Amino acid sequence: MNFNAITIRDIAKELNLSVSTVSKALRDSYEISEKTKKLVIECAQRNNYRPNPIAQSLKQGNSKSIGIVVSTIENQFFAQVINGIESVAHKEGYNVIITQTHESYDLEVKNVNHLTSRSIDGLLISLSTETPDVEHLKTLHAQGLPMVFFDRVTEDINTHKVISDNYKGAYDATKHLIDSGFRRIAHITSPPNISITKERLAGYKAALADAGIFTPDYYICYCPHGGRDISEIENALNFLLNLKDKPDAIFTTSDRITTTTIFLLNKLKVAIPADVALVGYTNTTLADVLNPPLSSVHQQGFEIGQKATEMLLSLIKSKWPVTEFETVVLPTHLFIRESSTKTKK
Amino acid sequence: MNFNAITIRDIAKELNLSVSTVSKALRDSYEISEKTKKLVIECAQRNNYRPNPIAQSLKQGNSKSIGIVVSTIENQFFAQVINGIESVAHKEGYNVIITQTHESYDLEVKNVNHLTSRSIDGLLISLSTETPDVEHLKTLHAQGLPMVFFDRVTEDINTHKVISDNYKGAYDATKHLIDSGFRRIAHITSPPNISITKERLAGYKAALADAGIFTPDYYICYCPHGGRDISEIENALNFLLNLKDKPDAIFTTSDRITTTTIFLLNKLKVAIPADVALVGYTNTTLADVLNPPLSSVHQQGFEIGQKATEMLLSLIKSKWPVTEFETVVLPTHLFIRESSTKTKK
DNA sequence: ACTTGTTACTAAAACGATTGCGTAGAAATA
DNA sequence: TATTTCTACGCAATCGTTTTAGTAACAAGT
Repeated sequence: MNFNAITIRDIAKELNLSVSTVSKALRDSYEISEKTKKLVIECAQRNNYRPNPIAQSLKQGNSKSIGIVVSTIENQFFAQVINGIESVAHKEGYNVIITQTHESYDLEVKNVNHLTSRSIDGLLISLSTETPDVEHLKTLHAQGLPMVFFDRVTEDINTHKVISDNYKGAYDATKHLIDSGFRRIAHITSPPNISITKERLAGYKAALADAGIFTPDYYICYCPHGGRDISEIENALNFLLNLKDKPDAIFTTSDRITTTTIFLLNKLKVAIPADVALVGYTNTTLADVLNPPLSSVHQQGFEIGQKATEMLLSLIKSKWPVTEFETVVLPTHLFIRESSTKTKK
Repeated sequence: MNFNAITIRDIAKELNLSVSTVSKALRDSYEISEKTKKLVIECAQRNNYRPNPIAQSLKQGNSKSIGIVVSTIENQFFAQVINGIESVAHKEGYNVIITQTHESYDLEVKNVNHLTSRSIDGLLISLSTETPDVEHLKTLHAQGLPMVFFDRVTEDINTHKVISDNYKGAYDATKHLIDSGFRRIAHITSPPNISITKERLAGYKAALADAGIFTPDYYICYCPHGGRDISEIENALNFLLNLKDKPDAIFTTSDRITTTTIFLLNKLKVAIPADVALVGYTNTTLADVLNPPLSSVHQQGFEIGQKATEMLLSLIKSKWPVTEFETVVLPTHLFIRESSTKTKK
């Protein structure tokens, strides 16, 4: 099947012109007379000619496409980030290739290799929860592949980064729970190796410390796969709910963990917020309609995507090796709904 | 920035071999001695050589990538379809380029043009709600671009298609409402021009007819943009709830319409199902956790994506023009939850 | 000694578009 | 008329890889 067979050569043959004349005519070169240009353009349109982008890429040395690596697009946060990325990329004539790691390190490596072997001009990446190191990216970075990290970033590679103010988001959420009268506030979170976990954990701890509330370490539960498997959260909840100093509130990170927590609490007939209050990081548009309406820390997903893409494009377009890098931090917003409202028992 | 500069020519120079020898050695050709192969491979690895995929594409005449057009990946149904697509595509060495129409016809045309001008080997497309005709696809189809439709299909182009059993899904949902004792069953749906609307509408009507229930036409509300804007559903609900023969149940199609309906009914303090029962098409994983838990028609999104991709790849790989086309219909599943359970008032 | 075969390689032509350089012919200038 | 300057186009190289069509060098068969 050879789709789109018509080439610049076919036009040249049809009009008895040289290939270069046709090319130049189509690119509106001053070297070509108006008459010939008109002739060529008319012929091109009539034959529905489209320049072969692969040939153009080969000649020009770029592919006009950027690669994206996220954990999963089923997560609304990433879907929103991707929308932001596309909005900027398309405007600049770049298209995007989206890949998903499903939190797996292996898949992350495979996707990155696949993307680079498909020739991308730059990479936007949010690390997988299972990623232990970034050696697979360091080589590429050293070779000069422009990359920008967002959401889950690494300190081991010096480049542009875009993140939410995870510390403050967690601080605000925890403080809100404290202000609402909760004292035994547990935390279910992603693995401790990824950046968002550390930052949010720090915010959580700081809010508790600032309020002078002592919280035992076992109130902090890590989900090895970031909540990919329901059992991770089941285990955490079973543990927490069976403590003799059972928490009266839970602060969760990540969409998946948050929504699974509310699902499981409902299933276990644990009343929210009467038995346990809940505040979680999530970008789902359904927070209002959940049972109960979910208090949530919302991130500016779309804007994160936009900013990261702008930075990536600036790297791609830069004629000089860039050495000054920036980490942009976007604010989060706490939406208070019923799941964290203190009720009289 | 020239990333990944080392080419087959550099290796040839370094080893004092010809370019073709190096190429053949790397491709493990029988024409090259083991000694030379070893030499070349060692040199390639040492220099971290990667074949330039653009040059390969140009030579081989394919890009090993397929284009996807959906309305929005924020819709979990499409996210799941895409996961299915990727699972098959990546296994076969293809990567995917995802584009979104946000239900706009203009964007659909732009995306399709963009994809084809980026050289894709095939196209997977679910039509936008606003798409009035498929002229923009007919040309491409005529030129031989392999394409497979899924979800929202057209009769005007003869190719493979993969859809859910929309008729039966709607029939089952409506029948369930009837069986639960509801009689005045309204329908909020997408614009009448797209296939899923027609099919689901037919199922809805058939179930009512089979039960001998007369339903006025004004019980059927169309959302011009498939529920993209909240006002579309607000208008529909305002209209329905102010009727003197106000419906006692609503059947909604599409994720967006369904979740927005439950949001608005909650906001309007209309009790579900006491005042109005609700069954909707949705693939959200949160149906269980909504307030109230949402009865829903669930589609096999992942499987739709898989099947569509298998069919597309068979078209791409076919040496002969394919003339026999197939429409695969996958079953839907009705999950009964509280939103459609008859309660005593 | 002469054909025939095999091995292990190279030269060159693709793929399609772009571009620097060259040039025929016309027009302008000396 | 001779020379220079334009105009409008063509030639050929280029991007990096693959592939076809060779071809030396040597061995084996007749």
